[in-house]
Amino acid sequence: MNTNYEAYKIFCCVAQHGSISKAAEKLLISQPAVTWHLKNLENQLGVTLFVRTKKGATLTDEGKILFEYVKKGIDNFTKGENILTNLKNLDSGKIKIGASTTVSKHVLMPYLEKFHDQYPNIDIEIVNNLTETLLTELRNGDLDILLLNLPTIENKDLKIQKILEVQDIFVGNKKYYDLTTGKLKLEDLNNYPLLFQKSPSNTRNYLDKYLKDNQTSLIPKMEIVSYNLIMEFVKIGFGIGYATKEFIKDELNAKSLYEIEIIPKVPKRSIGIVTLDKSIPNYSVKKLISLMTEK
Amino acid sequence: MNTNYEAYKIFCCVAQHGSISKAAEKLLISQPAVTWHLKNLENQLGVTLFVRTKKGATLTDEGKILFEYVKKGIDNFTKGENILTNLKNLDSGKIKIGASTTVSKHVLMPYLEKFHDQYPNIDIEIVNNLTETLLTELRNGDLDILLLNLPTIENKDLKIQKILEVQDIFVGNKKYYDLTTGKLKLEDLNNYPLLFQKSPSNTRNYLDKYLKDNQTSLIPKMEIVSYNLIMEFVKIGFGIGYATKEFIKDELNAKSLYEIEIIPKVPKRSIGIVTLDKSIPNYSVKKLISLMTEK
DNA sequence: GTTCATATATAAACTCCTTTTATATGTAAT
DNA sequence: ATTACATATAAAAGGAGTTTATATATGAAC
Repeated sequence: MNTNYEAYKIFCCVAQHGSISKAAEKLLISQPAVTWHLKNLENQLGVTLFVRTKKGATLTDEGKILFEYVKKGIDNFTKGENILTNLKNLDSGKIKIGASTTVSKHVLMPYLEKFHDQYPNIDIEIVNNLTETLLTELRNGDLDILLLNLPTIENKDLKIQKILEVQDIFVGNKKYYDLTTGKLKLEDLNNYPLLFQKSPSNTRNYLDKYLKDNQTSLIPKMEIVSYNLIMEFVKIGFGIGYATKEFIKDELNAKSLYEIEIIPKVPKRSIGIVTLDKSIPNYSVKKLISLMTEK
Repeated sequence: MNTNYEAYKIFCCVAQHGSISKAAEKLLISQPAVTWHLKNLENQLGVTLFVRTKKGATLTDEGKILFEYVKKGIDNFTKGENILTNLKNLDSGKIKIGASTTVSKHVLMPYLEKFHDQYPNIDIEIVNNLTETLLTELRNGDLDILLLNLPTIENKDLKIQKILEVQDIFVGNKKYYDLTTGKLKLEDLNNYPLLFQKSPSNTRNYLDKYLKDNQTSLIPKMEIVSYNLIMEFVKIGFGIGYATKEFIKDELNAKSLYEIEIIPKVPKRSIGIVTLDKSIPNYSVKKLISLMTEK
């Protein structure tokens, strides 16, 4: 049975108003148009739906039964539409973000604070993991957006928007204060205990590439997975660590960490938003991205 | 938001097939028509519903959410349509019949037996009550159809179809055998104990009218509400009762009751189907009526 | 009873929504 | 490079749906 669903809109309106004329008024069409649709629907279904009297139109037994279901159906349509409206207005929605813990803390959080302030009803889920894992989850559609240290594997199915440049530096605590005055050469670092992040890690990769580009090899005394833990060890004087300057501003100001300038400087790197190129982000995601990329 | 519900049919089909072309095939329309509808729907909703790739079309986040509701909506439409089909095929349905106990037993039952045999899934409800009460319930829409002794108050909002003529007679048990040979005059009945139904009752009204038309007054010895009970009293010799010949065929054959012929005979009366004139009976009711009126 | 107001039905003409045809574009696979 | 496939676009064609005008029937009011 291939009924015209538009006709159900009219059927429902007539049923609720008990009148063809009133329904026509409500629907902003002429009374004969309503009559026409009803007759057409009745023919399609092979059932008389209304008893037409001069007082109006009332449902037959079969009409009453059909109405129950049509009403529910239309309510579903309407509910779906209302939810879409909410999503558009950012009155509801969900964003799943992938990022490293470091980036989450130092880059993502400030944006999310602002975003959540403006759109408190949007659910936000943050997944911390290795870059490779996050990319897989993004491609599976389990994540909407990643915030990563660039350059990442520039795959053509990804869309990348830089939002921030950061400077990697070497740091020590006050025990290494002497080193902060003059400029050390890279290979000189081998004279000190070094605390590096353990591979695999985006940051460690970047460090290794920088060393290789300068034909230098540094032997770390300790390799630790957690970037935060390294900073804690450095703070209590275990040695020299590798950090992102922008992420340890507080410690530098508080002089619990000191920058040890090295020649040549580590090239700046970027942090950016990674999304699937062809996907169409939902309204919440779009808004967050525009918030992070504006200006 | 005034969306075109026909477009939802197409939206749903594309979502389920993950392809505009395949949906076009299924829907027996051209691919550009589907493309057109989707774009139109997206404009109406102000939301992108599909990610179009060269591999097909997949739902966006918003599309997925809308689909949930649209699917449910369409399922309701379909369910309603299927139930209508069942009703048309008499695979389901309900009939509410009003009748006196006597008519129920002697007239309705044989028809219902046949009807139920053919359409075992139709629910049947029988309401026994006074004619006046039944008429009220019919007018309220609580009953679909009445089976009544005619003439009933011929109101213009009622449709009446005769299905049977019956003959009222006077009866006694074998004690009154003598009376069955010769023909009694009406007023002679006053010489015997009479058992009549108590007013108000359709049958008693008819009897009273008959008496009045013959300028006769009969004084009953007993007035009982239940027709059946009267027959029981008559059978054990309490006196002469007033009955419908067709309804006591068995007793007459078994000689537990004898007809006492009276001059003038009670005029024949009819039993008929009473429905609301302007109502449109449902499929089950239509079928039952046609079964009762055929031939 | 007659008139007025109201509700639905019908017919014909018209509008524009919907569909088709034809073509273009871009991607994946062979 | 070529073929196959999926969607997009434009213009033309067709018909579904709408309106206008009119008819019919009923209930209400006087």
